[in-house]
Amino acid sequence: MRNARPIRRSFFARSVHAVAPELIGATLTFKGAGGVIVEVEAYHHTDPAAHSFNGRTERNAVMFGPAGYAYVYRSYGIHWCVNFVCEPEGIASAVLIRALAPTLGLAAMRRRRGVADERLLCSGPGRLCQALGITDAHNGLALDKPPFTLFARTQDVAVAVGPRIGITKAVDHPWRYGLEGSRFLSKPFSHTPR
DNA sequence: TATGAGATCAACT
DNA sequence: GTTGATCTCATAC
Repeated sequence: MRNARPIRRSFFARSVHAVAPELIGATLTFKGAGGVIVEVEAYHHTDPAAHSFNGRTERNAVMFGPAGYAYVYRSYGIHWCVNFVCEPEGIASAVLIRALAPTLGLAAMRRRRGVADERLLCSGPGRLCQALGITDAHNGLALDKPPFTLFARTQDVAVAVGPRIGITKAVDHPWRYGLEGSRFLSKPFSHTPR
């Protein structure tokens, strides 16, 4: 990637609603596998859909810590999902990473996922964690140190916005962000009529 | 293309 | 005992 600039932890110590759209187009790798972030969702602690909404628990403790760390939780008893903690420490907000366009370590990701189709490797929060090998063992790790690498996008991108997926509370908040037109979204964004 | 069930478990009521 | 920031496979249209 050309002129890629590493993302530092301070990048995340701001509003989730500012951080989330800026992550679209950034490059995430983990132990030599990864790709370009094409879909994220923002979860603020005042948001009933956020895990931190009802206060601190053992599971969500990392969300209450400083920004720039990974919060990994088990979803539906089966999958792992990874979030990036944002805001000043104690606010307990995070960005869910929902999809990547695979660029690095394709063979390893195919092996872990058990599928060959590039579009099925990282197009969903559970899928991308399986592809990268992220589990609860990585809960609480810093995002600016190995095994994570994060690079800011190197050019402007068109960011699509829409309601979040798979939740039953606060369903109307337009806090899902995606790379306009990407083939690797977990679901397409509906376009506003012209 | 669309809808539904099963997998599987921690948090919560 | 129920629910959920999911995914896959089967069956129906």
